Formats: sequence, structure tokens, C-alpha cells
Amino acid sequence: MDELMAAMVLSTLSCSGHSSAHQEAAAPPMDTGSSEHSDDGSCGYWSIGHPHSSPGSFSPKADSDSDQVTPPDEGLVMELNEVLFDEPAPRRLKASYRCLWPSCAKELTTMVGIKRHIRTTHLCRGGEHERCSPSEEDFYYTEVNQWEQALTQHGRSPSPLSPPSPPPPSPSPPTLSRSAPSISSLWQVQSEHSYQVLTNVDYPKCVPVLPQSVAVRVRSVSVGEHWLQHQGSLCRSVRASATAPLHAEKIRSEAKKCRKVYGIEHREQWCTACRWKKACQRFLD
DNA sequence: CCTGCCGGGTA
DNA sequence: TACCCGGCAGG
Ligand SMILES: [Zn+2]
Repeated sequence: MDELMAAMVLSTLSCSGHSSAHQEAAAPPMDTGSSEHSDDGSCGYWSIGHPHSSPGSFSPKADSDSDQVTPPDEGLVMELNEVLFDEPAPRRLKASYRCLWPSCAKELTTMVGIKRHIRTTHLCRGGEHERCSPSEEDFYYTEVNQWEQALTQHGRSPSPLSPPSPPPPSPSPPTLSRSAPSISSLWQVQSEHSYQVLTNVDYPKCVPVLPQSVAVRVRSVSVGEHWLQHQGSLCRSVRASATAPLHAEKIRSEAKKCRKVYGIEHREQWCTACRWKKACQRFLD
């Protein structure tokens, strides 16, 4: 059901114009040979030639945002900039950072402090494995101040991702400034496919080992893969439903029938219909 | 590949 | 009617 809906939405997004055009071109409703080639060709062309047609349209804008410090309509970027340049925000009343480790509720007033606390007490025990994961501490503390309240009011549970605030002593501002907009653009994509928000929400807790930029990039690739993967079935299903919507939907039953239950070597035990290669009447769906 | 089964065949 | 099989869609 949901998959169908998503498929419809995706199809209308990706190859709406082409599908309709072909639908008109392929006026005879019983053609399986001619329209198939053209349709498949067009869909393949769309999915391969323009993989970023719908989701990628966000990226250029995001890049420009990251390069320029223009005040966009995003509150997240503003907050990021504020933290990046360490502006003395006048409304910062009391900012504190709380450790999110399962049975630790330590609160510190500085980000450096909380990071050091997490690194030394929870993560790799001091300096033994300093290189195990670059900024893993980011996932284990949350920021408690006015901004977080504003953010949570906007409808998202207080996930530790909300403060992706890079630490001031962090030695890599360019990668951060590039990773932040990608997050926002991804969220736009997810708002369209809201079923994927789940994966986004729980990844900071379940897979905290990945550093931020890597995690984001990997997930974006997976999203793209899913999108690509769906394209084929999409175009096929759309074509099927467009060519033959008159008959009832043929949903192949997934139940095991006599052939699979008894095996070909025990064909005598099959029901007669199965023996005659007809619709099974013993294991009805 | 395999499975389920429709359409069409034979006696 | 009973029985069989080619071929197809879908996994
Ligand atoms: Zn059967």
C-alpha cells in the first residue's frame, strides 16, 4: 500500500511527462511489444542519464548557501553560522551540554568540557585509541538551551542530531560548512518520503561510530540507490496499471502451493489442479 | 534458474 | 469430462 503510494509519487515526480506522452502515443491498449520498448528506454534514460533530476536540484542552492553567508530562509543555517563564528549572541541565557550516555546524566557548561568528558569517560579511555573515530562525541551530548526548545517545537523529537554544532577548536571548517547544507537538503527530500525519516532519526543512537560527514554521505548514496532501484519497478508498474487498469489487480499469491509443498518428486500428492497446472484449489489464497 | 497458472490441446 | 503441456509473468 505504502509502497504503491510512494511509487506513484515517485513516478509522477520522475517521468510524469514522458509517461503521459507515451500513454497518448500508445493509443491501442493491447500493445505489449511496441510501447514496451519505448517506455523502458525512456525510463532507463531518465534514471541513468539524469539521476539527480528531482532530488539533486536542491544541491546547487545548498552549495551556494554554504559558500556565501547570505541569510537564507533556513533557521538551521543561521544557527550554524552563529555557532561557527562564535557570535556573542545576546539571547544566549544559559547554555549547557548534557551527556547522553545511557546511565550518565552529566551536565557541563561548555562544549569542550562535555566532549572531553565523553571522550575520556565513555569512549576510548583517554589516549589509547585517539584515532578510533574523529568526532564521535558529537553523538553523545545534547545541547540544552533556548534554541533547542525552538527546534523541538518545530516538530522534531529532541534528537542529538539537532546540534550538529561543530566545535570551535575543530580544525576543519570547510568540510563542516559543506556537510551542514547537505543535511538540510536531505531533510527536504525526506519530507517527501516521510517513511525514511525513521532511519534518519535512529541513526545517531544506533550507529554512532560513524563520523558525521561520512554517515551523511553514505546515507545519501543509499537514498539515491533506493530511488534508482524504484525507477525500474515504477515504470513497469505504471505502465501495467496504465495499460490494463480495467481488469482486477493480479496479485500473485505468495503462499506455498502443492508443487512447492510436496515437491515435484511427489506429484501424486498434489491437488488435481496443481497436477494439471491450473490454479491450486487446496491452498487457496 | 523456479513457481504458479492461463490458454489451448488431446482423448 | 479428465488430463496434459507450452508459455508467460513474476520472483
Ligand atoms: Zn494444489
